[in-house]
Amino acid sequence: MAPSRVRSACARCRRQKLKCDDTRPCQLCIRSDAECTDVINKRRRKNTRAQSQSRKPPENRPLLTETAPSHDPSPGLQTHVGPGGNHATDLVTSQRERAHSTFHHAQELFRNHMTTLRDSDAIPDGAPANKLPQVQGSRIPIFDIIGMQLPSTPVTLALLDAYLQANHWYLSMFHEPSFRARLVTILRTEARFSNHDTLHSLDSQFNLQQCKATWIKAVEDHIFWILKEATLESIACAVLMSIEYLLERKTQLSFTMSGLGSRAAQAMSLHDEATWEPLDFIEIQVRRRVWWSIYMVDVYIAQAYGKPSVLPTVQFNVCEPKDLDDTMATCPGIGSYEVREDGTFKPVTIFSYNRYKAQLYSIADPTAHSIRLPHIKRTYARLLDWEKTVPRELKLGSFSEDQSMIDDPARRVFSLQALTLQVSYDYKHLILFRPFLLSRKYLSVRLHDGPIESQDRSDTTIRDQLFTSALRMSSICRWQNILSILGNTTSAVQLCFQCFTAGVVLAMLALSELSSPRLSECKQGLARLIKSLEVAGSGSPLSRQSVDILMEAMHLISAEEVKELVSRAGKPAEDLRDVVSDSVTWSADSCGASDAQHAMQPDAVHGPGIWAELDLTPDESEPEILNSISLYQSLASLF
DNA sequence: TTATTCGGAAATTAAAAACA
DNA sequence: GTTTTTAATTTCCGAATAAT
Repeated sequence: MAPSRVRSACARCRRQKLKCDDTRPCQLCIRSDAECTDVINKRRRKNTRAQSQSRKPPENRPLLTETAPSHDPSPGLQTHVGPGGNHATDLVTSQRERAHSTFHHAQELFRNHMTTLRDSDAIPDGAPANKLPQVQGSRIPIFDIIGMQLPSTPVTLALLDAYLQANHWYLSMFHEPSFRARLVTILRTEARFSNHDTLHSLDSQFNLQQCKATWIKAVEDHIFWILKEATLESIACAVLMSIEYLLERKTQLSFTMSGLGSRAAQAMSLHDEATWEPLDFIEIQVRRRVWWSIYMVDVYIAQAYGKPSVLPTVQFNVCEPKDLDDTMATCPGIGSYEVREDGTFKPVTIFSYNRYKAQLYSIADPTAHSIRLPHIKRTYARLLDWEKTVPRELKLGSFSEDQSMIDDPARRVFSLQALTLQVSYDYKHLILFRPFLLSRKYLSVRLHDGPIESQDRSDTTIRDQLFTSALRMSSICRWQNILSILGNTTSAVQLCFQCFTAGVVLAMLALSELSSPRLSECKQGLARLIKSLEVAGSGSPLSRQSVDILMEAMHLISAEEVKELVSRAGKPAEDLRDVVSDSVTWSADSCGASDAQHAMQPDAVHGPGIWAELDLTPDESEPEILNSISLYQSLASLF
């Protein structure tokens, strides 16, 4: 008898080698007023046998099989018992292709000599200086840290709820229960420092707009403090600020801020799980969540700007986040299963969206700043494959269009996710083929190599796909109910920009085939996109400006159409679907007229010589196509 | 007086080996 | 397939040490 041991000691008890208990928070943590967090016991599996059988090195793909066993680098005094066998393989596998810093080598140097490296914070990649906030007992008032007071407890909690509702389904960067627990602790201790009079006055006249400005100011004032030590919080902060700046028309800042976040993530080796020290299960999942958030933000913003992104240029090794207790909800009425990266089948939960989105992002990896046509075709094929894996819960078609208010909260989240996922998917197509938008010749390239008979859509051209994707994006207009809910969430910025992109693509396609029967579809699609932007944008500057530009584009199309009709009126009727073979492309035409600076890039890319060669050399010798045209540049050539 | 640190014994458990 | 063995990994005792 005497079952005196607990299944799992909490983090603190474990660290201090104390007797824990099964309650959470445990008695000892309660006594010392400490945070009581759980720890996952990952008993390491040993792979002694397969010494020569080194696992195949992972490709660029981040989707790996299992969590790599971590050999903890930081404490540096792990005793390596056992006859060297497995340790050697471990090192080989984990060291593979990674570039190492000088400091890392220094660590390896001392690794087997039981020496702890101290004071290395001045060395790049060195261990950060002793963390000051670790000091127990001495609590610092919130005001001293962030230069402002938190709103009263009910207001703060209400704000948290609002945030969770609006953003957590879309941008998941923490674990709700632990976050809430920490917040409550802070709020409780904070109550000691703030007098109740101010609390009451704050509560009654709480001004959201004013507070928002104050908060942003507070973050900006402390941004260096926040970034000084790279933590998950600093990355999350960078992500949120990046999005906020996008909303506030500070797009440059947004771009820079996401870069800061990306760098912070790299600084703490968030991109390689193998380097993480042993962490509890929740912490690991949260790290993965944050990693994928910053990764996706980085990729997205880079694509939107047409600039190289910070993160995907390095290989990374982070598994997809698993479900935690805050994301177990499933979609009522549908019960699909999701194939996880370890091959198991699990029910689709509200977190599945993030995994699918992560996969989508890593498919359309813009690692290659310059892309070759075969690569694009391969990426395209993978996109199509990905689409087939999407479960019904995340397909927009599963949700009715006129359901005035989506009753069930989980169902509501799924509908939002389905819509944004579909739009993101179609947007990926647009991004993928964006470099070809300005070339008539390339728009007619077929997307499927090989035998025609086997594939049903085998003669789809780039133009067709662009057209289809953009039109499908415009169809979201039918789900007005979902759109209007989306308008109040973080995803609105992204959605608006994606719609805008679709609009620009449609406009350019329309202008390039004024006499085609598709023209009217293009115009209708544009109209739907404008409508969607109005609904989902809820008056944000981004949506307003997008709407204006797209409106103008429609006028332009109409004007060009009229000109075209007039010019054709006198001539004998000819085949409407004329083959494009002029030496001077449409884009070069209009670029010549517009600003020289903007014209420079497309000209360099679409020089007639290069393009002529392209068709004939579909192999490795094919010239590279620069993928750095931002939407704005495409736009400049439109007018 | 109370809290923290830590060597190391004992307990636990996953994987490997032995057995049926 | 089940049981036993092995070895890695965890809990936490208890003595030393530090903080209050």
